[in-house]
Amino acid sequence: MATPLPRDPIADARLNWERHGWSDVAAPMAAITAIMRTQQILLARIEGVLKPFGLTFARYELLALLSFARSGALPMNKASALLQVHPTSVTNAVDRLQGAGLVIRSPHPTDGRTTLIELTQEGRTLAKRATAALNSDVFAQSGFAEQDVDQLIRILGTFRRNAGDFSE
Amino acid sequence: MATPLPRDPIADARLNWERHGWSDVAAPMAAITAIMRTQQILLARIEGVLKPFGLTFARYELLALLSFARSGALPMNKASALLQVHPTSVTNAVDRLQGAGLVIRSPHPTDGRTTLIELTQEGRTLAKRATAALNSDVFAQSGFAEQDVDQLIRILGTFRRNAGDFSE
DNA sequence: TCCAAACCCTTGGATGTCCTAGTATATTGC
DNA sequence: GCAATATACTAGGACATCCAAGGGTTTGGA
Repeated sequence: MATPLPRDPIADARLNWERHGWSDVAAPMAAITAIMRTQQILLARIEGVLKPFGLTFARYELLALLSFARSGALPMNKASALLQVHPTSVTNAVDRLQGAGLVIRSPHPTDGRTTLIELTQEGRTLAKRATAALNSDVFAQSGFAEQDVDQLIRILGTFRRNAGDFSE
Repeated sequence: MATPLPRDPIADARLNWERHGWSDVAAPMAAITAIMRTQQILLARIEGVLKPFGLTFARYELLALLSFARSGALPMNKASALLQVHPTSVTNAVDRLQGAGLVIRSPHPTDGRTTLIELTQEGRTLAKRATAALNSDVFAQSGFAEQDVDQLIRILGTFRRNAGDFSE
């Protein structure tokens, strides 16, 4: 992985698709494969930046979400919905964040089924610092041209809406 | 996740970024987050299609790669490089594919360090069937407009080249 | 020639994701 | 009011990914 390949493996896959008579779906196949690979690259960068803070991307996302909540607290099911991950993934993340003293679980005042996740002061501070690091080391150097960023937001926004992520 | 959210959570995150004075990186943040979420949606679709074949995406990718190799066999390190995943991930995938009788390990004829992965007849057949299913159920209904597919291929291709995936 | 460095693969451990199932609490409908 | 249904969270298991470390094989320079 250290050394670049001589040829683009996804472009090669597309050629293979075309050679096998699947030309009609070769382009979407290439686009989807490229999304998978790009996600992998971005995730690695993000995790690299977060590692010194003792955070993973999953835990960071939860911290960031809480830091934007007016009260600094959210029900777990709400977090699961907003982060669009499985409830058990939230349970897992909260377990670890709580172990690190960054959040605490507290009972919901009126609904006995619900558990609230609340930022500790330490968690709030760490979220701020981690966000600053991501902003400067990842987002400010995304490697996408400005126009392309807009294109991505538009294209993927439409896709996500069609996939049922949101109705708006 | 079953019910669409009333608002786009990524657009909301972008607003939060702007409100906190990080307007300069709000757009790339949104684009990157959208890529992460889109990958998640696509992966779920793909795995759903592959499940009846007893395959995961990781295993399918390896099978497909082998099916396009002229000899039907590849060294493990070559597969690792082309799929751009860690060597241990290939070991893991090969273990399971071999257990299912879809590939076999064989020693490299001249290099004692290297192990070749080879498709069995059964593996070749399954790869064909799985590809046909992905073509019709995922790639042919990607949900991306044709123009957008081209945009994605272009934008992400540039990104991957800059990230060091290939030199071409 | 021969040993150190480089390379290849595997094992073991840490994380994250999802699914299924189980327990507890709310809500709904009769 | 109470049973049936729905909702919320957690426990356990299957997979995948990466990293670190270890053992075997090659290669290359002294």
